Amino acid sequence: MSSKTVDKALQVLDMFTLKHPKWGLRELSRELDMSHTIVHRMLTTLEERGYVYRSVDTQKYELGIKLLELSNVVEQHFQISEIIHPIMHKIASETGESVVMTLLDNEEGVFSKIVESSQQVRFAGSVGRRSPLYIGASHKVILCHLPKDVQRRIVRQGAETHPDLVPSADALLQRLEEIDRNRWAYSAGETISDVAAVSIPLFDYGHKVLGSLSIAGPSYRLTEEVAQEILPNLERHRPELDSILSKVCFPTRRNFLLESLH
Amino acid sequence: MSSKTVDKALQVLDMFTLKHPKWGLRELSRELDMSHTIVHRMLTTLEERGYVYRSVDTQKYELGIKLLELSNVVEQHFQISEIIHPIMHKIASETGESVVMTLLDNEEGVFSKIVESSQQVRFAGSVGRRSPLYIGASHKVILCHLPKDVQRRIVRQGAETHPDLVPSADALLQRLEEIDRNRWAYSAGETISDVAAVSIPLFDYGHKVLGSLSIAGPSYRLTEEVAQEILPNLERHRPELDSILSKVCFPTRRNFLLESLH
DNA sequence: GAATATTGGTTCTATTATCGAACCACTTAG
DNA sequence: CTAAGTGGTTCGATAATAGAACCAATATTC
Repeated sequence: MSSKTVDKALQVLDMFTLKHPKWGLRELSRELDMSHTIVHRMLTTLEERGYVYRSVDTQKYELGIKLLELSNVVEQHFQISEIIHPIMHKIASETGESVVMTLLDNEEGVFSKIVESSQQVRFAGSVGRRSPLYIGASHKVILCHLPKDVQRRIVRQGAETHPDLVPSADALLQRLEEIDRNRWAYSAGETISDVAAVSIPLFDYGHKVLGSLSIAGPSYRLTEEVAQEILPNLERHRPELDSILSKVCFPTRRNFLLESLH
Repeated sequence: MSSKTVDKALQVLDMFTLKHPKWGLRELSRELDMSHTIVHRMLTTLEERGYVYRSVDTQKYELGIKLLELSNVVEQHFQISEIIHPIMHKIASETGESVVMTLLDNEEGVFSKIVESSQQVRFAGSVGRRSPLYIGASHKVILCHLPKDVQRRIVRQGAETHPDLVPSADALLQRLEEIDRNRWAYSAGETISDVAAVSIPLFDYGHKVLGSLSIAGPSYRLTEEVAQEILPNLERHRPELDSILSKVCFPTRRNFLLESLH
């Protein structure tokens, strides 16, 4: 059993996103459909521990410095700065494009690390960005390695909520099978317009998908032909990345996903 | 009034540090002096929302990916990657040493951003590291701009808890006055052995200290003479940094500190 | 290999912390 | 001046929490 009170506090915390990083008390309580009293209590508690603070000039609540601290513990554990970052950097300099690491979390993909290329025109997406698994190469390459039942459910959701991006559920399922066979994916202009990406999946001991590694750049430069040429730059580093991620994966939440089948 | 339940959950979260990033349930409950039932409830709640997960091989709890997401919101808001990072990068390439941004939080200094130099031997400290204000140039340069009462209290604490680092409270207070006059500080081997640093304070609209900016490198290379020479590289960028931080400072927690005086 | 002491996890009820309507004091808009 | 915002507070009915006692499973001990 989980704590309802704490869950509410986390709901509050979850409202602070890139798109909406500042909230007024009443505004937030309306959005969450909670009494402003309780939101106020949650915020003061979070504030006392540095997770949140109230800006004096805007009079609104924002995320606090404490989160930088905690995220660093995660990064360190992930060995991102020590091992993964250098690898991504190497690929970026070899190909001249940005490199993105995506991780599977719950039923979504999260951009967890981005190394930008040095070119003037480059992919400069934002870390922490989270989107459904049916959009973009980096996400589809993950989706196609999940159990068929989950695939179908997510694709169906996609067809319902984003008919513009997923015009046909069946076509997407076929595409996923194709990606599965190839072990890599290419897409252009799906997550962000004018941005294309090539992606390979990353595995846990060679079994389950943990995420993906992608090279991303402007569509006009990163055509499907170019993508195929630079694919080996990604593949080359897969063994290392797999073995690191195997040790520091986030299996539990993925298990939630898998368990949800029965 | 703040929520006791939520506060307990945050206490749990706060236990995951760089030094101790993995916890067993019982181990954690003992350390926190809480019933294991409640710690368990907190952890499951945190787990459901991705703040924490339980590793399958170690059977221990660790911080989850959600925190990367939230920290990115903070970083974005701070405009670290957009504005501050380039400035720090410039200083690093000008001086050939690492550059560190420290922020005042509660009564401690937190390394909030580090740009490493490209030299083989370089300062490569860890972001998120938190230490008392009486240790190191980056922290003392903050401390000396706090109200005299606070200074005295913190220095006294330092003399009690770390007599090795603060042999004489009076000597340190004098040193702080000196730093205050100079508007910069130099230290060697205090926070980390063999590492020296030059620091300047960063202000909120020219009034209150928000943090500091430092150049850090190996003591043998970054002597006090060298430090003085490269000081202008820091000073040059102060106006920009001050104006950015003024807009995105974390005043509330600092106010806690100031209010605690009366 | 039986005994012991861990581990993570669950159940149940007396107790306690939480919730939310109603309430400030203050600012802004009309 | 009124009306409708804002953030913040109070207090009693109520619902969620705490924690002892309980598993089942694994490690450790002898």
